[in-house]
Amino acid sequence: METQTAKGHFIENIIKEDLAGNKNNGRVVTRFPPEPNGFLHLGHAKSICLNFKMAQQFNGKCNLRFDDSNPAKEKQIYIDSIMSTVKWLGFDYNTPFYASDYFDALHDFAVELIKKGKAYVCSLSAEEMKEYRGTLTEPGKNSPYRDRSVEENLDLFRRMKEGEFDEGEHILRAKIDMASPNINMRDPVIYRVKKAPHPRTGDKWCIYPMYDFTHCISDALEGITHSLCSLEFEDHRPLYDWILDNITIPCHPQQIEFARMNINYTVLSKRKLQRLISEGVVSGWDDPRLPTLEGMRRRGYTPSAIRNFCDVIGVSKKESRIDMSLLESCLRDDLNENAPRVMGVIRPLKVTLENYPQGQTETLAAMNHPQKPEAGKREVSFSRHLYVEQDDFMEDPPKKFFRLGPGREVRLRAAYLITCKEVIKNEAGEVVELICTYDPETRGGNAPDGRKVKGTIHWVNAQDCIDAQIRLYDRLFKDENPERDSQDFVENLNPDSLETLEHAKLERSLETAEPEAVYQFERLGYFCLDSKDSTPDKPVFNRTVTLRDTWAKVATRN
RNA sequence: UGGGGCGUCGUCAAGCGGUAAGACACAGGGUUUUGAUCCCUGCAUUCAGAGGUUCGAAUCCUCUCGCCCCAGCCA
Repeated sequence: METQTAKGHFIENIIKEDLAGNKNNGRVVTRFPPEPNGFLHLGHAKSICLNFKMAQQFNGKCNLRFDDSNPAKEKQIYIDSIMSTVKWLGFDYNTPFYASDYFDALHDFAVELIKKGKAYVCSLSAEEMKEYRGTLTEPGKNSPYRDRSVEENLDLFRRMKEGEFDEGEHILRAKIDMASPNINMRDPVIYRVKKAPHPRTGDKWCIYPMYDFTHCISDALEGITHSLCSLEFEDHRPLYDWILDNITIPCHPQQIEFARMNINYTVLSKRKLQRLISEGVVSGWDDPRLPTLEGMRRRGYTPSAIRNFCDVIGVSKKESRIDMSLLESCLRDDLNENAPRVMGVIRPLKVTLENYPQGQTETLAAMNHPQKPEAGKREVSFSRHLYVEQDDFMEDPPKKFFRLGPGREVRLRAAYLITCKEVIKNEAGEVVELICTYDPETRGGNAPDGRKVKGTIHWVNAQDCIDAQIRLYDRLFKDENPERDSQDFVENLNPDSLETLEHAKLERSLETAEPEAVYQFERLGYFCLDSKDSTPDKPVFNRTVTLRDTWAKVATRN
């Protein structure tokens, strides 16, 4: 369940203060402004949750707005994916907004700046621009075109719009201060010629506004009150404010910056994720090992777990590297509460109950959730031939191992106590079958004589089960910081991030499993049907996350 | 000695002059027909460092150190 953060983070506090001072007539309007040039990942989820939750908490609203001012990079498929992902995460927006819907207004504001002598058409080449810009420690120089007349600027800008010039020939710049210590204020470009069709406006435009010009005006046009963005835009805030202060617009949103998140053992940047995909390290944008929201969805992550995680990590201005274990903990919290329990054996070992009547089958009742009797019971079938987990048998077990071993008795979950009588091996010396006896007096799992068994293991009826492929996922990188020592992060990949097991044996009830429905395979972890590769003939289950395993910890310690 | 930002437990993170919340992780213990869940217990004499102000400082002042971001006609 979603935990409430008792205390507010700094953005929440700013909003509260604004509300207390009646700053925006009590309105709170935020926005999530992705550029549709890729798929959403966990980093975006933090922003989505922050923006939508601030709106929810203060009875305001949050717009989904596509920041689509660069047609060279943007595509409709990304727009569609982003919309569906935001909905899946659990947030409602009525109709999406698009910066491209403001292209006319943006153009008019640019003309206003020109008329006020606050913008000019510059005809320096890209290289010359770079030279004139100066460096971090040296001021820039004024462009020789800086003092063109308003008339000439208007004419040139009009001709840019009409397609008279090629890309790069002329650009429109704000006239601010070439000597500013803040490079963003050194006469930034606000419009450029780009002869590319736009996914939404088609061929209507051949000039497109730059981010700094587009974003603040889009915010103002939508009546955004709090424009939340990440830290790297801190240096852009003076420009954000300058533009709104120099055009005629009645609204001036407040930009507030927060730190983006990092998580260990993975990467969270479009560029790096893109590389993993293009180099074939993973199968695509929705590979279950990726921290993309589509990948996590396919893996079995629930929207609620992700929302809770975003809540728990907080919001601050400190750069962070969050433990993957925190994410997994949020996931397990949700899954433990909500996933029905079933039994599946992923590395089967045959068991024959020598004293169980040949040909007999019986049906046992198993709890769907031990902590929730109201979740009911299901039927599982039992016979003389079973499968148990290879890991649950040791020929020469240490004292603390309380599973199966020669002569040992264990409980089969929701069934009977069995005792291992004989171990059958193949020529290679591998254990291939266990001959056991069962105690007919222990149906359900308790011995009438009160004797205790330490171990309970899961099992499946060999004569009534389904065959499935299991995909075990592990962290994508070996090192908690994939880029440690500035080495190429791809060299740090975990070669065992995916282990595929064929012919796992699952209880029959899983036949009706639906993609995205997560089950707890008792004692193993949480699994869900793969939404892409599964077929009725050959079900494929993804391991969402393991159960916490203190035994594994003890075992590796010794 | 360009500008901007950040430094509180292994990791996040509260704290806003009155004497270090919480979560994850970790370590013990209890319950348990999942070695799961659940429940207890422990885990920063100290807040990047050094000075100073104050009866009192993580919180105020000064200096120092460290880390991140910025020189796209990307967002």
